[in-house]
Amino acid sequence: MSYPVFAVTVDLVVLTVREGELQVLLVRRGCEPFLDRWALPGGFVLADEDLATAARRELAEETGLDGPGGHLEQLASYGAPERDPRGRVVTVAYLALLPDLPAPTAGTDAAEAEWRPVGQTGLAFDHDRILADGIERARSKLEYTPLAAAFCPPEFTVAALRQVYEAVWGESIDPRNFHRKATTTPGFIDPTGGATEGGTGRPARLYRRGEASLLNPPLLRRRLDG
Amino acid sequence: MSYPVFAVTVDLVVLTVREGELQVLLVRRGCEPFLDRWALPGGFVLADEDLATAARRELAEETGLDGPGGHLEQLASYGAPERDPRGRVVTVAYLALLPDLPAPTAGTDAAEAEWRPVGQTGLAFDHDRILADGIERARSKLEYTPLAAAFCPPEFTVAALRQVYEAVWGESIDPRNFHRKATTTPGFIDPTGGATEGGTGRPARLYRRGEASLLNPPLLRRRLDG
DNA sequence: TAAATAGTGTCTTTTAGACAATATTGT
DNA sequence: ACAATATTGTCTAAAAGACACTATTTA
Repeated sequence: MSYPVFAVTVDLVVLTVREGELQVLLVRRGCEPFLDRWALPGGFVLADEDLATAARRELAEETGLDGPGGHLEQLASYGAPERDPRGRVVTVAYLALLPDLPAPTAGTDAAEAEWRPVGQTGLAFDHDRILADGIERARSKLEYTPLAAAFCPPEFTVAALRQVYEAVWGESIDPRNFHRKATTTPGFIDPTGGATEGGTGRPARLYRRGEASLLNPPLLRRRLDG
Repeated sequence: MSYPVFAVTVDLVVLTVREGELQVLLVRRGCEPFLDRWALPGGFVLADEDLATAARRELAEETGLDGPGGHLEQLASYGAPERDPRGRVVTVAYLALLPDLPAPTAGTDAAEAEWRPVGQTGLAFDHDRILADGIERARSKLEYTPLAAAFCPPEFTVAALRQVYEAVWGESIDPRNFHRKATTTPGFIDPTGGATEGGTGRPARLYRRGEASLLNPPLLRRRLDG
């Protein structure tokens, strides 16, 4: 049986919350096509490599980190015939949520790597679309899962968790109602016993991510319409 | 730049509600590998074809229908190195939700095609896993979207819609509370003005699918735990 | 008439959302 | 004491869930 030949890549939508806003990791391309244009980090899947393995490898190469505390999941695949001028390339996009890190390490393929606010467009290939899909996935997942904690360091305060929601959803949330919701939803966050110190105001208790995989009931964002 | 060579397929998780239960369309393989084993319908993506186009083409070939009333969305991609003995094959799985149809038309590649209850395992390749992922996606989507109507003919009763939920979730729902929820959630279903006739009991009003893409508030299934 | 299914109303409990009040720190 | 942030409590409105009751058909 004969069939068409493809190349397969993984591309990463790596999101974090920095300076109170949702930001994405972009690299400036160091080779053709789209030389010098901003793009999502990514690369070819190797000959003997699983898709998730390739995604983890690229994440480690581009960010210099693959430690715990973050989250990586498959997002979607994109395979329009003309999406890559080099030929038929299908890309499997992954979504990574990470705590705010010092600074991205430029990988071997990328001339530069930078965090940018997610509003940016004009990316290489069909990466504008992939980025938009990743942002929408992240926004939805915060409603139904405890994944907001993936944007936080291992121990965090309720206020820090709330600021993640505010940054990702782009809307403000009542701190008092959020506190009650976060602390009473089973499996969402667990107290460590510790507290912050040195800041202004009353010290805040520290929490770590709970074991639940689904928030029940969910934490719904306000919708403009159904 | 050199890179590994892949083949790309699409596989379909085609679900419907028949005889009060959730069923999936399976085909008996007519060629190697996994000759005579049950599998999800699917096939290779053609040289100049988009992924979604390939999925729609396979759906039409296998079911003999691509008319309106159903739903087709990308599910996930699977690319473990050993998943296909013929070599490196990445498959992009799609999920289709269809109303109960007369009977599947056997496609050219498949010796037989049959509806089967979704409990079935022992499928070819990694199709057990893909099927499980598709079922879970369908169950989740019924909570947050009006997609249950994709399992119904163009005009349907509230009771028929409720029976879809009961079949997909495998739990019974109070008909009176469901009626209120379905008819008062904006954009869920719209009355056609018609009604059933000929059955026993009071005739039921007919509805068609509403224009909303998201149910707000959602219709949550009962959870055993968070 | 009875049986069957469709649809409405009512009550209770849970949750969201607004927001007052209290608690605990640094200056 | 005052400013700042954390945390708890109170009230109201929306929604879910249990379930009595009414409506409209066929047999």
